[in-house]
Amino acid sequence: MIPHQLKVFNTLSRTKEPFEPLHPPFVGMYVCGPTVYNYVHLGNCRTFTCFDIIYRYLKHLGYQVRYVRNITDVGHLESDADEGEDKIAKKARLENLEPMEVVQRYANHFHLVMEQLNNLPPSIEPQATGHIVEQIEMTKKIIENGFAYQVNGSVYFDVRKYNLHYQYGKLSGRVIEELIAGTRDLEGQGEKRNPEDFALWKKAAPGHIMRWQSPWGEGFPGWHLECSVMSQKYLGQTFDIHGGGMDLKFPHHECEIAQSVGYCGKEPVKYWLHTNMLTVNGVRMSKSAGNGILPHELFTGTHPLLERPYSPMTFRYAILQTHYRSTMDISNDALKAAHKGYVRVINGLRIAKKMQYLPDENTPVQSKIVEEIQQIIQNIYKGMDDDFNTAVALSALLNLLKKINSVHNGQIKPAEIGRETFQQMLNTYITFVEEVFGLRQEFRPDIEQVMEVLLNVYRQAKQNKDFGMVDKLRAEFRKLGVVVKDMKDGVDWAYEE
RNA sequence: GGUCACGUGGCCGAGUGGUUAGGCAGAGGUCUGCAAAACCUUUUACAGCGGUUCAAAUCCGCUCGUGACCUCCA
Repeated sequence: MIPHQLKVFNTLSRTKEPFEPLHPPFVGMYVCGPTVYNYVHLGNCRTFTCFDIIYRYLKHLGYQVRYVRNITDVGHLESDADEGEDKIAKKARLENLEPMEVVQRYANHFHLVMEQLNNLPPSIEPQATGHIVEQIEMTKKIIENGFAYQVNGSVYFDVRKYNLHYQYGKLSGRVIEELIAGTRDLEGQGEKRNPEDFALWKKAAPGHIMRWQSPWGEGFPGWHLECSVMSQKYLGQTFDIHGGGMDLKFPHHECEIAQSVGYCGKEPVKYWLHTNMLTVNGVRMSKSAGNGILPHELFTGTHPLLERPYSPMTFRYAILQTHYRSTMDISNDALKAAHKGYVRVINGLRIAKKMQYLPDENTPVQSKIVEEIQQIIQNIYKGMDDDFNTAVALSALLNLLKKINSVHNGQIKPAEIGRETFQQMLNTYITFVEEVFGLRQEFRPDIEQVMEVLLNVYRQAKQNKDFGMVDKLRAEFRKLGVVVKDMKDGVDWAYEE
């Protein structure tokens, strides 16, 4: 394993901490996945893409990562009030579908989008409804431990009692007294002893379509509980990384901690990582705000705010240009710039993959250039090691691309940097573009062979100084989105930006 | 109201005590039959006002502005 001083920003401490896994070389990472009652929007996609890059980098460093990302398919209520309806059940009722039909439809869509964005599938993708038994068991234990109580077939977590022994609110920087003061509304609490309590298990009303048998009667598990159960089941009572959007810090993650600690007395997570929000014209993209842009609207350019389509990789590139803890704003200018940058990187990838080292006894090694390249490579790692700062790493990668292009067009001879640096330069570039950043070519790969044939015609025309034909060929290529480039010692081509 | 962020050049977006972020756009150059691409060079910055310091865009204070969370949301 390469020695690296990876640092991660831990929401718990609000500082960057050295990343030291509990059981190296193994790393356990849990990320809160989507509640599949609707299409995921771009804001959701950003978070999952950020964690995909984190997952990829950890693997690149040699860690054996078990990446668990759940699918929530029950328990997520429309509101925290007792009468709040389950989101899945509501959608099922509205569209006249089986709840599992709703789940399947949106889970399929989610997986399709993840694939389009080139996000790797997680190691385990557990669903809440597949872990009802475990959720009942955890609830029983929490009651036994005295941190939950049963009322009319429902079970609630007793936040005030928990807070006598532990600190509820430490993740989101909240003090329970303020929470209590802030929730002093005159509406009936219903069954809860206190408004800040939350449901572990809810009794199913007569018409409720999602219901399971439990020691407290027929009902369904509360939101929050599935993440505690499933993270513990697959990663252990304490694991390394828990991630999610920062909107989940409170109450979701706060409740998760309380449940896990209330269950076994152990802190569930060593490092909490939270991604920042995606905004549209400065306003957070959210389902409730109604400003959500769906992935296919971006990819096809059909959203009213978009001037043209932007591909999945363009969006991924834009994500890479922003640090995960900063807000990211969507705009046409930003996306257009990202598209150009992306094409540049991919054209570089093609070049890097076919570039060959040329030994030359008469050319001395230029140590200054070698040092520059070594420094750039270090900067890529320095960026990623600094809390996964992809913006810094990507800028360094573009500097590396300049060197690659310089070698490609003959301004630097391969022998001037030596075989070792030459290979290291190409390997680093290819590895980071494909494996770590997860950027891939979005064009048809078989075009490569076709281009070779066509370029022979072009070369011939040039040789014959038939410039009329040359210009005509260029124009034809351009129609197909390809530009021909006359190099000093040959002919090459690239995708038009 | 409470808590917490942020305000960087035409646009996006890093950095955070002294040394070029990067991309897009603009300008000049090299290369080229002409181009394109690539490469090289280059213009426009750190909201405002004070303070600390040899030195601040970077730390501190105030002012103005924007946003997030406190309710379901990645």
